[in-house]
Amino acid sequence: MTTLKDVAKRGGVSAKTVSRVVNRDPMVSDETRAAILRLVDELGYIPNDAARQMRTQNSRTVGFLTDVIATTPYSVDIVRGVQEELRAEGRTMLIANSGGMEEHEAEYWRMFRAQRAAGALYATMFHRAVDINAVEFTSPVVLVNCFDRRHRFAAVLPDDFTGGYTQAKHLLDMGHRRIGLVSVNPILRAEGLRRKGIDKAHGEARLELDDKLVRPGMVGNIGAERLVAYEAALELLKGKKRPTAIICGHDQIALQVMSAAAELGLRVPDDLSIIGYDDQHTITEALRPALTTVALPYYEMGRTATLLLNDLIAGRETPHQPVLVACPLVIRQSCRPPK
Amino acid sequence: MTTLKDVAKRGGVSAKTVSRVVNRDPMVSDETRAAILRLVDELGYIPNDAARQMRTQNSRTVGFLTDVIATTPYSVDIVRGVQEELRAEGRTMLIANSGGMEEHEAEYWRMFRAQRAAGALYATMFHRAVDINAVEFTSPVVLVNCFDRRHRFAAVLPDDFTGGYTQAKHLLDMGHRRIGLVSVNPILRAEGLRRKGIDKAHGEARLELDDKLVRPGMVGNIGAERLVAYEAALELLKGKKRPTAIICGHDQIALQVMSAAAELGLRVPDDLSIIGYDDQHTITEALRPALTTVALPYYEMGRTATLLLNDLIAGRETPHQPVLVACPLVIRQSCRPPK
DNA sequence: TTCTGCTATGACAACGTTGTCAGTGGGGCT
DNA sequence: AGCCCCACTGACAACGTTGTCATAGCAGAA
Repeated sequence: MTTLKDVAKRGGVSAKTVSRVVNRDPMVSDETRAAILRLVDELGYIPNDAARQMRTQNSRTVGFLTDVIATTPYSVDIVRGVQEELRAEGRTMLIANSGGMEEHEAEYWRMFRAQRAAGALYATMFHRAVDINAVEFTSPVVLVNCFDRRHRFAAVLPDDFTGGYTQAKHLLDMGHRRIGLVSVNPILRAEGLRRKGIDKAHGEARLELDDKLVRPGMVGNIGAERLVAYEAALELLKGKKRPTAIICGHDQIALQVMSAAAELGLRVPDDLSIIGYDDQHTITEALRPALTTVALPYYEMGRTATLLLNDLIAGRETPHQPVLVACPLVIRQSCRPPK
Repeated sequence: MTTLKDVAKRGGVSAKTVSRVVNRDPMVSDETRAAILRLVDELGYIPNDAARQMRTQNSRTVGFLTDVIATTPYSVDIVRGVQEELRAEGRTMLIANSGGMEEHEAEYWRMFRAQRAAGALYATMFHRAVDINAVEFTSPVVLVNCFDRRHRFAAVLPDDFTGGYTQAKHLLDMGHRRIGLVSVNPILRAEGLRRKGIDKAHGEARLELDDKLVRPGMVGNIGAERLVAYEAALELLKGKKRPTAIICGHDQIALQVMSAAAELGLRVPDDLSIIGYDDQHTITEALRPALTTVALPYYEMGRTATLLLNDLIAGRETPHQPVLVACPLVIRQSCRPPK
């Protein structure tokens, strides 16, 4: 592999001069620069990051550790967002997936440390509390989609409260007065937050969400969740005073609710309006009628978290509170005013 | 950050001895080893990979470059598979996503080279031909889900031919005689391969696929695809001699076909059997009836590709032909014998 | 002319690790 | 006793890069 010295020798200059050219130091005459650049190109010289890192004692790589994020398809958009911002800063991303296993997690923190990563991101599949055990890791860490119980780390979170509010308001504004809720897993923080938002929207319309029309659409502990939205929706829709609209905890739940409606011969959106959450395109855009939903802005969250991490690495001032990212409404065909 | 020398000084030994302990060199007395290990733990010493890499001239990192893989949710399972095998070998993964843009791709190959990655994987969203332009990169490369027109690189591919055969055979074995096909994008290699498999299964049953029952479910160039399966399915199902079963190019297409069936008042699987491809859990497991499908073994492909890469890096013998990974049938509730 | 100040360049060391080779000391053999 | 062998340890250099400092050359000022 070509080194600085190889280029220097061929160019009849010192290694330092080549280094200057490569690092755009202006203290080089134009002729020398041109000659060296030509040689760099000709020999295909690419600086060795390891050597650079050793000498300068600072690394351009950032670690990205996730729990089981790979299994929740659209959250990979976080990765895209992260990447976008890292590229802008010329950083490289070291990625690792713990599969939720503590021992792997420790191993990866160690790896990041061995690589002397300048910082790290820790992202989870669902919005929840975590206990980060990164004793081995001393660079800045930003949490994505989760928060630290002890507030030791910066965090970027979706604004679930406003998201829930948005779902309910969209339906209430259309004139729905009897709305059902098939929620996300009650063990998730998102559940409580969204419910508060839904309640607020109802309050503003001088209504109240009927608790008989509320069911969890997913139950079970992290890693052992079960979808039960189909059965929940059947119950809600078979009741005598069935809702004219159903708010869903996520798009998969909406898919099940739609299946249940089909099973009962109800047409969407004519007989029943359905609104999802997440905006998982594989579902929302493929489904007919296409699903109206509130988007979980994974891409934005990835970007925001990375900007925050950049600030922390650079030692700039950062907010002390978790940063909330808005969840915008995406209107498609699954909602309309009640008959 | 603690270094070898720090540990050595505290332990009253030379740096080399600490190095030996850390690298499990047996040429160290048991007492020394124990003492040093205690110190390593106490000081939280973690060897600097950059320095190691410089000294030993070999890197434990592997690059992973993808096109737009992040947007096709389940293909992230490739990442999981890759990671699993890399972890077993103690390697680290450097990840990058080109978004399909050539200029970014070149940049990332350069980054991998700057990191002196021991090898790289290149994965695409769809099974297709690619032109890899990695002049800058000289370590081994393995392609995943794509193949090189000029056969310069090893590749791991899904066995689409057998997958198509499996889909058709499952329906034919149940007694279906009139089968429709809403296929993947015809520009993909998968399309032709699967069709051949479907035809073979029909041949074995002394039948022929009726071309009037064949429609693409997705059209448009890479990056600008459009789902048209809903409309295609409506056409097929409105025809006078409608099929009793439909083979779908992927699960999203199946979702649209199911929506079309619901629209026409047909019940699945009673009036119509539907079989998908990919096994995207968000769809296949959430849908009611749950979708029978043929799994695209992304996880397996990731693992296989990484094993292949390990072999290449180690200079071991590897197959000259692309390695095919089987696509297993996953039976759920969307297929049954015709009435 | 000599000195000052500036531009352009190079010599050298150091980052943290490990391969090479050269000890050092103790036990067993003749 | 004298020798060798072996287990263990350490000194030193080198990997490729860049920060520090020194120096050479030249233009302009005194």
